[in-house]
Amino acid sequence: MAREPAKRRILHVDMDAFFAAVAIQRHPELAGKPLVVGGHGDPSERGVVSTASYEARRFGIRSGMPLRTAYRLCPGALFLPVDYAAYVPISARIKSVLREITARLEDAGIDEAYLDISDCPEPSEILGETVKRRIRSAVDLTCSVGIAPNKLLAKIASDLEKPDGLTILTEADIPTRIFRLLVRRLPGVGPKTEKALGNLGIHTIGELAAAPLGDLITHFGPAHGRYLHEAAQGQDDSPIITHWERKSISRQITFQHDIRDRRLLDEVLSAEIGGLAAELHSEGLTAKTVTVRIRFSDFETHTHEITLPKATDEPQIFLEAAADCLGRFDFRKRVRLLGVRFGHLDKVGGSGLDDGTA
DNA sequence: TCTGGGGTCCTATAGCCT
DNA sequence: TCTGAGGCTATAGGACCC
Repeated sequence: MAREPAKRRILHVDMDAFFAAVAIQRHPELAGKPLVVGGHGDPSERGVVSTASYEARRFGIRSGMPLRTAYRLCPGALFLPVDYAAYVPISARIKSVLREITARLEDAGIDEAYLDISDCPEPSEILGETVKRRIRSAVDLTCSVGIAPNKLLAKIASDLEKPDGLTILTEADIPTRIFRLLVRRLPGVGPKTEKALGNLGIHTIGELAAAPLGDLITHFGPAHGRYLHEAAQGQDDSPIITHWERKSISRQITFQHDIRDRRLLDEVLSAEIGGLAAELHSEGLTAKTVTVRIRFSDFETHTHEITLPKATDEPQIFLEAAADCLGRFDFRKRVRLLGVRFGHLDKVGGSGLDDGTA
């Protein structure tokens, strides 16, 4: 029998309650207390939970939950603001430790990464322990690691034994360890898809794996239907993306109180554009589309977009386009959120031939 | 009392062109 | 000239992720 090619092995690292762990590092007296990091750190303001410490999770507090709700669940919890300036250097240090293990690394956000360890000679257990030990020694934080034949399973694996876990999954583990999990544990299944699947009587990944592909395509469309079908069987051949370019930049503000004042909207829009244009300029980029997004008091959200005649980094041109977009909304309801996005980014002096202008 | 901010990708639809 | 099938692009909305 011919020698088989080395089996693909993917390692997923996920830091444990990262934002809360960083806060505890800076203020050790907070250790062991229920801690909620989110918004401006004031639970009487609008904002959601970014990270809750494991002590806070015992009260039912979860990421994405409104701060006010978290406060109701645990009024004694400590509420802290999100502090990206504190996380970024620690995240960078962690990524550089991981790059010493392999350059085949995909940055998957501030607190996680995928590594393609197919070519590493060490057994998975040893590699997993090495990653955990080196991260702990570099930044004194714990993480959870999953190792599996693909990104999908590696991510599910890292989540199975949090915190400070190391989980190795093989194809043989799929029926025994994956099928009994709820569909929500699959990346790409959010609240909407979970509910739609529930309406079809599908609650576990095993039930999803047994569902006919045709039915899933009927209900979720060709792309998502096929994805669900394959993901439920643990199949995923998505590659490790070691480099990518930003496709858009945006800013949005949720007002503390819904507003009706058009002048205030104009002012906020102008400030957002100014900030975005400066960011665009500092990165040597131009944009060709401007999108304005409004969320009304009833949470209904609408967007209007303008494609500019040519890509630019001129604030005045963005401002005129955005004002044009803003004028298209129906302002009978009060406004909760105002956002702007610049899209179809290109390098200054770029081809100018992006999509379809040729 | 709900429901952030900064992103990506997918889908539906309308209009235009061949 | 009319009609329809497809392809392509722009636009709007939606779901999801960290």
